[in-house]
Parts: sequence; C-alpha cells; structure tokens
Amino acid sequence: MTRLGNLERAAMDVIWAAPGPLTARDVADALGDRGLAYTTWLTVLGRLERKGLLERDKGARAHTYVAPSSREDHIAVLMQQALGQAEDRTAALAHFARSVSPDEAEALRRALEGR
Amino acid sequence: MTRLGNLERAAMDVIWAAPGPLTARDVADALGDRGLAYTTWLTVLGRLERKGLLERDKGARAHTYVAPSSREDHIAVLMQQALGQAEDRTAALAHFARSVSPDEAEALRRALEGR
DNA sequence: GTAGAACTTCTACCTGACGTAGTAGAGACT
DNA sequence: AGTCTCTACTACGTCAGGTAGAAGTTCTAC
Repeated sequence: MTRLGNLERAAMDVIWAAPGPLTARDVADALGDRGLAYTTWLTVLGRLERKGLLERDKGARAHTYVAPSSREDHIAVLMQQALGQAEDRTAALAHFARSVSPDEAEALRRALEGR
Repeated sequence: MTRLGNLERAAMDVIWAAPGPLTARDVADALGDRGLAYTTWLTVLGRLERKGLLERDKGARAHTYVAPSSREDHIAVLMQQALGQAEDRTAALAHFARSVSPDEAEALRRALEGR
C-alpha cells in the first residue's frame, strides 16, 4: 500500500535529507541528473502527497513540501506491513532476528532495553 | 520486487499451510469459494514459479508445487528489503524495535539471545 | 502595464504487474 | 473413438507509476 516507485523514492530521499521544506524546483534541481521534465517531479510530488508521505504548504507561490514522518518511521511501517502477513508474528520476528548481522543484533538488543 | 497480489498471496497461503507438494487442482479446490477458473490458478502458480516463490515438479502428469522457503523466511526477506532502504540501518532497526508490542519485544529479545 | 518567466493543474500516454480466463494440444481412462 | 484432465500459450482489462505537454495563473522586470 505504501509502495514507492523509483522516482518517488528518489524524491523522498531528497526531501528526507533536507533540513526544511523544499519546493518542487528544489527537488527537480537536486535530481537534475536524471534529465526529467520539471512537471514530472510535480506529478511525483503530487502523488506522494496523495499517499500521505508528503505534506504541501500552498501558502507561498511555489508550494513547499515536507515529510511528516522520517525515513526511519516509514521503514518501520514497511517492516510492520511485512510482519502483518505472518500467521505467527512471533515466529516471523524470530526468523527476522536470526537474519540480521551481529552488530544489527546488538543495536536491536539495545533498542529493546531502552523501552 | 517480491510483491504479491491477492490471488498470489492466497495461493501461497494454501501451499505454505500444506504439509507437502500440491497440484494446481489442489490449490484451485482449496480456494474454490472464490469461484475462479482452474486456469486462473494455473496462471497464478506459473507466475509464482517465475518469481522463485514456488518450485514445480513436472514429473507426474499433474505438476506439483512446493514453496522452497517458508512463510517466515519470506517475511524476513520482505523486512530486510524494507530495511535495505535505510541510510542508517541501525537507526531504522531502533525505530522498528520501538514499534513492536511488548510480547513481540520479548520474543525478539529471546530470539536475539539464542544466536 | 505588458512580455516573459516561473508555477500549478489537468490530462494523457506508455509500460509492467496482476486478475481473470479461453483455446488448443497432449496424455489418460473407458 | 470419445471423454476427461492437464498444461501451454495468448489475451484482455485495470491500476500504479514514469513521463510530460497544454493551458491557465501569478510574479517580475523593463
């Protein structure tokens, strides 16, 4: 449901990396190496807004976009969506836990402590 | 990449739940309440095979299908794919860890111990 | 104050994935 | 031989996403 295409992800990456709101022009410039039309980014940003991944401020002439949730939040949601397909969430989590690298396991442990 | 549609997921659910290989007929029967044509399931199973989610044994007249990896494995892969979109995997994992329920956190802890 | 630049909105086309299924051909059973 | 059952191949409709142009609006610089 919250699936992103390549352009969409590229746009989100730019916005997530930015310290503040960006205009469509900002995004188009940042991704200028792709040689895509400005209106293409307009469309992409509009679709991202419709999906709830971006919020648009129409105040100024050039609308600005912000991501209401961080990339990490988004990824956590994606992981939860995957997990939601399990019949046995606990078992799935156990499989997942066994699939991460040692330092990631350590990071997980620490995050679980601080709850 | 490993995204599944509704029919595809339904077919996988049947096969994951089965103790051994199933024929297309088995799957079509198990999902008979949907009132879909037998050939529809044939197509679905073929696509799942192309995606690597199923393996087909053409030995017998009615081919049989098995899932080379368990549902839990598949889910772990999906979660890893989501995680792969992080710039900082550790941070994303921490966010995820904070998003699971208490008993899931406990299950995670246990799985991380037994490594 | 008018021409051009910069912006948005709307519409559209193409491709690929997925749902859905029919037709044709081959093997099997009677 | 006729019928049943299975697979292979082909096809059509829809929806998401990539890509962008046309038209309308607002700002800005002369």
